[in-house]
Amino acid sequence: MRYSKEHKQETHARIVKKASVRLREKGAHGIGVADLMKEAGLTHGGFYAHFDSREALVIEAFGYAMDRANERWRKMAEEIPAEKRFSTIVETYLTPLHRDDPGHGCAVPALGAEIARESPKTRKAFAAKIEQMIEMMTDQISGVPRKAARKQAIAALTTMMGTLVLSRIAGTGEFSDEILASGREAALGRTAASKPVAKKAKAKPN
Amino acid sequence: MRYSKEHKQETHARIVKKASVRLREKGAHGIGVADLMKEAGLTHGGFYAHFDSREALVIEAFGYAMDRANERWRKMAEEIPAEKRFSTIVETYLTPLHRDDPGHGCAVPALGAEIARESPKTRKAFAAKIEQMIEMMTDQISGVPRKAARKQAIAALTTMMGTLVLSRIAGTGEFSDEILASGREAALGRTAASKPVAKKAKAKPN
DNA sequence: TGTACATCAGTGAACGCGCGTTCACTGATGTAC
DNA sequence: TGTACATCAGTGAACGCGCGTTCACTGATGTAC
Repeated sequence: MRYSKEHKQETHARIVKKASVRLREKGAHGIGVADLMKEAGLTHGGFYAHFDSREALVIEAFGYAMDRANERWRKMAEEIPAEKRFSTIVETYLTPLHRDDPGHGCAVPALGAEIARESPKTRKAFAAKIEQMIEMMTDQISGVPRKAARKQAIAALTTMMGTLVLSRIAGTGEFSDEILASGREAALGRTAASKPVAKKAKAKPN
Repeated sequence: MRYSKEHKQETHARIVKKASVRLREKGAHGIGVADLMKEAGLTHGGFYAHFDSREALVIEAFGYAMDRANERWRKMAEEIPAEKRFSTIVETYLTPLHRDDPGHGCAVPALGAEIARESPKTRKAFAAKIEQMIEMMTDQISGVPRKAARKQAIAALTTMMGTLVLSRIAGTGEFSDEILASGREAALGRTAASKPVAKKAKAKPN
């Protein structure tokens, strides 16, 4: 065989990409190395030419999903006015479409709880991506000091992913839609209707 | 052997109780039948005299954890004035203590995402317990129409469990504490400072 | 009251299976001459 | 330019291991007589 120089990287990237979908769908332990390789059109034996271990792939696949998500939100934000960015992200996130397609959705509600139990190495890799996502979200909040915006970004993200998890447990019916709607209102309520976050966190610029 | 009539029920309850701790700690697939039985001081062979399958135990253990939590919150609520109930629950929930001890904490952040991927039977059993928890939480919100209280209860619960998941990914340091604090403020902000929830959901009694 | 038998919660060996990982091998292509 | 060799991404059999589940058995105690 011996392919061109870029071939291995391309294959590697393809494995990561396909794995990131299936892992979000099935969970961090829900699908095996052999099936993951089959997704990429390969056999399991070649796996260790690309990754040190299954865990290494999980880390890469999660990082890939998070990077793509951050990119996507940033690009989407560029194309809309500043004051609508935050609410657009929240509204796009908390839809039945996202709820019903975990494989192509946010990796945090899909894998977060499992990841928190993984090795420190894996957990820290996740934490770093979460931090990036918080920064991205903070950048989309206009009209408040950065410190307050960051608080609001964190609160919005926790509400968003928590809402998605609960709504997925509830399935796809009325109850699930109700959860989605409540989460949407809560995450948005902090900007649109009632400007600042809460109690004594309102003034204090910086 | 042949123990007294209640003996089997007691053993059964002990397995469920111990399992509910370990499953929350290690995840729905993170610990095996043999280890779970060892926790209860038994050998694995006797497992199927108590449960149809491993999955059946997972359902029972989760239900047990949720029932205990609901009981505990209700009892705690009884002993404090109505207007402080909601905030006390939120503040007790979003502590480093709870974050650092998943085994004795809320089962939703620990097992929710995994459960959403389980069989419909398991998922529905979970959904029913979630509904109960929402009702319990709704009962602790005073001064707003029930419909608005329910919305707020759902929003608070999603924020609470989402915050716990994120803070656990972040570990136990500053970043993690920051997430906890942001979640606390957000979940409380909807009552204390800015009374109603948001937009057009304020009036409309019932 | 005393004895023989039935019960059944719990034991521990064994089962089949799928998993992550290893390894000897393949064969198309780049490189050295 | 043509030929021999080296490379190494990918193959597929095999490994050891742990898992959920099954099953023949045990033995203390309840029950029938």
